[in-house]
Amino acid sequence: MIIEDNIETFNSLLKRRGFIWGPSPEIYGGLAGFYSYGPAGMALKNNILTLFRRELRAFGFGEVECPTIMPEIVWKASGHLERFIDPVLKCEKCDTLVRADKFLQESFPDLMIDGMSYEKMQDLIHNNELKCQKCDTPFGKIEEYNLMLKTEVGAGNIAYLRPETATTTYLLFNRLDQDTRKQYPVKVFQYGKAYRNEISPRQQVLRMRAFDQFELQLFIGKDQEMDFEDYEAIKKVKMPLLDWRLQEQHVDTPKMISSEEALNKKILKKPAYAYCLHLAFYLTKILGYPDEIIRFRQHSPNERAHYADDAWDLEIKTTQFGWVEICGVHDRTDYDLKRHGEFSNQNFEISMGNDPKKKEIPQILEIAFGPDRIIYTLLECAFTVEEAGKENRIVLKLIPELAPNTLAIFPLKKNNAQLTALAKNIYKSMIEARIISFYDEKGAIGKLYRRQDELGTPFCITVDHQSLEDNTVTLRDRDSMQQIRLNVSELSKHVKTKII
RNA sequence: GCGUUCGUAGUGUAGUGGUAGCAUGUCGGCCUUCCAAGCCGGUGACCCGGGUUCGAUCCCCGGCGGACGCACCA
Repeated sequence: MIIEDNIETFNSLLKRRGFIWGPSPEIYGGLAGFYSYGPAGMALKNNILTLFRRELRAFGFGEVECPTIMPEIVWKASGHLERFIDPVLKCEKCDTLVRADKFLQESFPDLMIDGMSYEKMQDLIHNNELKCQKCDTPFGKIEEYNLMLKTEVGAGNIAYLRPETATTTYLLFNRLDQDTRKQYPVKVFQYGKAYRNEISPRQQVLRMRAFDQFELQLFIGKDQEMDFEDYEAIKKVKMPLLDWRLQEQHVDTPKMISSEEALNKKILKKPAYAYCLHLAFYLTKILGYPDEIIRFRQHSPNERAHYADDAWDLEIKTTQFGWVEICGVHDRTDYDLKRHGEFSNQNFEISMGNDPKKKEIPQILEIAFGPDRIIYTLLECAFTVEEAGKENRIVLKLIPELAPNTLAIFPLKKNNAQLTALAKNIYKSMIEARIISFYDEKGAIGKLYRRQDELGTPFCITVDHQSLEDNTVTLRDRDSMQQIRLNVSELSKHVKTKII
């Protein structure tokens, strides 16, 4: 069979093998920006989450979970209500939609549009008779496009679905401060859904309207940011950094430099922030991405979010969509707690060092992963079509820990009751050893192997006639297709050493 | 959101104003001592709504969805 090594083959694999389905609900034609994960996709996602949770526990992070719906005041305080509502101009004739502020900035490069009130923008448009670029119809009124999904709770209380998990984590600060016994930095993360009403979602799960976030937060003192204990151990580690000044010179390949060097050259400002970049890099690397397709890209000052003092995106190079952000590292300063302190009348000014009189609002450093984007990019870079004998085969070269199945067990032939019985017994014992295993006998042995290759199963066991005599089986490696003979008693130990 | 274009079994496709063919998958059976073998049998589709028509999967209108371009992407 000829299998083409192209993106269409990959996209159909996602559907055929149960990784990603959608837009959901498919039987009703779908709603743009919403996707479902099938069993394989969900298994992969859970394996990623398990790996992350295990690592973060080791790094001293606690996990929290907050409601996905929060009252209006939260989003007033966070700034999202103001900044997530875009002023737009809709042409009455051709329905073209443009961002009012961006459109004005282009029309009047010398004026400071950012921060201008809608009324002033409106006047500017009216007085200068600005027109739609497509059909030359004069623009009318500025309308609001809200990127947050609005809802009502109880009898008419306005609330919004969270556009990020981070803000909901910050609302727990005083609880966390007590809970962690004021040991700074307070390290915490939250995994969960966030919602954004994208104008036109595209690129599959990369820009969904309901998506996952996995966000780490450090609540940290100003002094500690500059003198950060854990920084020492990682300061020599090189990372692929592409700062915004390089980008201005149209450079798009990162430089491998260490945190120490980046701080010396003023590319980075704070050791604690450098540590966050390192942590993001570490968590990305353990998922098995090859080095060449990872880079950190710094936001230029006008690209940054409203809360950020510094921001770097960790990006993965994809075939289908170019560089894709899977993680953003943000220096949110004291912006969030300052605002929530003001709006809630809480006092978040606390002593974070040895001097009880010196009080400050904690700084926040954030590492925000998008698990959906991890899943997509990981699958794309694991996807391989390679020669196998006369034909070729599709292999998902996921690291063993992440594969939906760790082990598959087959009888060499299914019309031999002894072979199938032994294979089923081995399957049972593997399940009992809690190795994620899969039994299959439907098809010739070659087909059984290929099915598992498409799912990324790292190991396949085949029970043959020799097995009936000496209790050994063949263990086949996914990538090399090489087989070794092992005694059944050694199986679980052997497999477990490979998946750690 | 606008423009162009497309929408047929699970997947990939052919085709038609008289309800559809191929490949592959999948299921059952036979066969098979290691990499998508073979044989037999089964399964399964025209995105949704309206219109024109005796009759629409095909033509027209609207919607939904995908791709590409523009805009948007804190």
